[in-house]
Amino acid sequence: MKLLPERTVERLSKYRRVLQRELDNGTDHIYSHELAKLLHITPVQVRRDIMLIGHTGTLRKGYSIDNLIKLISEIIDCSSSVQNVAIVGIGKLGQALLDYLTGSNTKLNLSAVFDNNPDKIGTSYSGTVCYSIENLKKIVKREGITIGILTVPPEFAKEVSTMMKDAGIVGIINFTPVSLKLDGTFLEEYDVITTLEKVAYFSKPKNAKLL
Amino acid sequence: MKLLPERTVERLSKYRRVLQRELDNGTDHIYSHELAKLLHITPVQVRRDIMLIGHTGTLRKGYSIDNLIKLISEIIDCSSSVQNVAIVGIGKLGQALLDYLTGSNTKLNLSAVFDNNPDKIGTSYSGTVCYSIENLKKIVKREGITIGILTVPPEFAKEVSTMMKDAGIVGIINFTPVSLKLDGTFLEEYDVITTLEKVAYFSKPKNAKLL
DNA sequence: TAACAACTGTTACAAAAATCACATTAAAAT
DNA sequence: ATTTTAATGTGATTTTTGTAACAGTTGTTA
Repeated sequence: MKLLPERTVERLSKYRRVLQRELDNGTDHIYSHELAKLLHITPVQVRRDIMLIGHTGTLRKGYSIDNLIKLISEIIDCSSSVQNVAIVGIGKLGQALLDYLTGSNTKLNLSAVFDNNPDKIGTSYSGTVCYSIENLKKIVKREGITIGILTVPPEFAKEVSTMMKDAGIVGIINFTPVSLKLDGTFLEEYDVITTLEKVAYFSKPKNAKLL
Repeated sequence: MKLLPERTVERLSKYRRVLQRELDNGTDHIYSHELAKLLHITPVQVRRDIMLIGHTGTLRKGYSIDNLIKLISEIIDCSSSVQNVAIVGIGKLGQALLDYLTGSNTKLNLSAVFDNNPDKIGTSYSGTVCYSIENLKKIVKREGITIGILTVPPEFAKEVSTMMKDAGIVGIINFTPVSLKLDGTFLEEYDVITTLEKVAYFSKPKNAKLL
């Protein structure tokens, strides 16, 4: 299949989540406008996304929830090969994200946690043992980890991200405020302060972007 | 001034941060290509953003760092009125974000923290006292809080976000996986699992969006 | 002082994302 | 059976975002 737009992939993740809830409630079909309402978007956008992944609904009956979930899962999880995730830097943020991850029913598998604090190494976090960053390459290779969550202090961000790439990680979410660039790696930056300042700007009366 | 594009505002926040660092290092002017390099973007984009905020550099000398920081601050912080922030739900994620916030030199002022856990109410978190959610409206009005960070468990997301709006909060960052919609409020959603699944999708070999 | 190099500012263009408009069709109502 | 209604699927359009190209200007060098 052709590469999907980023925003579509994001929405697919959300579709799947709410669809699973509907399925658990015993619903078996859903209309585009119903799905749209659950996510506060437009029905057209839902239909277009579904069109893009090649699914087709039934006129006057809507989309089969079961089929849709299966298809989205094939696309995101790639069913064949599980993707293993590591959290690098298990401070407060790392631990908070860990909880989100283990609490959700995503198919991504948290395989390891890394830190350089001797007190943490060897400790178990929500059932996942913490390794020394020194062993990053070894463990990443052994566990077949491909995705990394980077939550180290900013001064280590660059160095550690390079280590992650060299170890074979191909997708990184960077939660440090340090801007990174790694060729051959899909990098997603998330900067809390920037987001907050953006919200501050757009919620000021004169910039009324208040939808 | 005309409303700025969202992406530009995001970049302004990042410009300011790295510019402050340069200033602290004793640099007083910077070229677009230097600033671009620090954030791994293109020089054109930097010049374009700076043009949009009405600043103008000096040919062959670049931009005055000091002036640029001042201008960006006027735009984002609106210097006149400080914007007060509250964190609603002080679990692990809330506490992690609190650290980011108090550790950064943003002009946004963290004024209060809320939770419904009796053990937490009255406790001080990084110098900010935790109030009961029952008193949200009262405290928000008293402290003049306009921005809220929502980090409650998903089952409370909708109810609490409505309370926040009713209390007078006009900008919310929603860290719960529950999609929200509040008229008259600028709402920014951040969904860790969705981001992670997006990274998983784009870092798969066949979807090689590896820049 | 003439030619060149380096950097800004901006217009024109391209790409990505969202929305509109409407053809199509299946079920329900008359 | 015919009309109406309610839904999907998609080409066309608009909006947002990013990039390219280059004119203009200032300092440097020959």
